Amino acid sequence: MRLNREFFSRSTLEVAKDLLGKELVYKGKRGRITEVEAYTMDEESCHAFGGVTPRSKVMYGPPGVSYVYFIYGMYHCLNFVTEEEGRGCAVLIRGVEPIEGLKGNTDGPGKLCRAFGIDKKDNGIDICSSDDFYIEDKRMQFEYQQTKRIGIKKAADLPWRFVVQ
DNA sequence: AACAGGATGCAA
DNA sequence: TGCATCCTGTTT
Repeated sequence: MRLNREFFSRSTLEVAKDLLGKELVYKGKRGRITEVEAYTMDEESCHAFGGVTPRSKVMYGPPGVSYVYFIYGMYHCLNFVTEEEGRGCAVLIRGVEPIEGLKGNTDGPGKLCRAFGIDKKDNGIDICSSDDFYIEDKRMQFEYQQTKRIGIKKAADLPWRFVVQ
């Protein structure tokens, strides 16, 4: 069963936590989500902080849509939009465990996008209605840890990172 | 093990 | 100008 819009329309923290253990499917490749971070428009490390821009506009759109951005000249990072339309929030996928069709390291937001072949063309895709880009609900049991987010300077103290042990 | 710096494009 | 990164080399 695939995750639907209702799943993504909840609070970003809840969605982030609940994405752990689910299966990310992209063009036949599969990985189990092991690490995520939450970002909301109320907090200054978020790309949507300070309003709508060409880059951040998909974050203000409907939940359950991909937000892919380019960073540091050579990497892409994958997010999924959360909460109700009009709120600029998303969950960053930071790590997956390979299940099928993935080559190379998938630990780290830049590396996992490289392994999946995800880039700017995948920005703004509705993963609740796509046939080759979606998340499958696997009700797995596991322990997870909640920690501070990685690699940011602003709002660095918020414990909005979730990692499977 | 910890740190420094380079590669590199683009949002703001 | 600085970044929601990663890799490689150099110093403890």
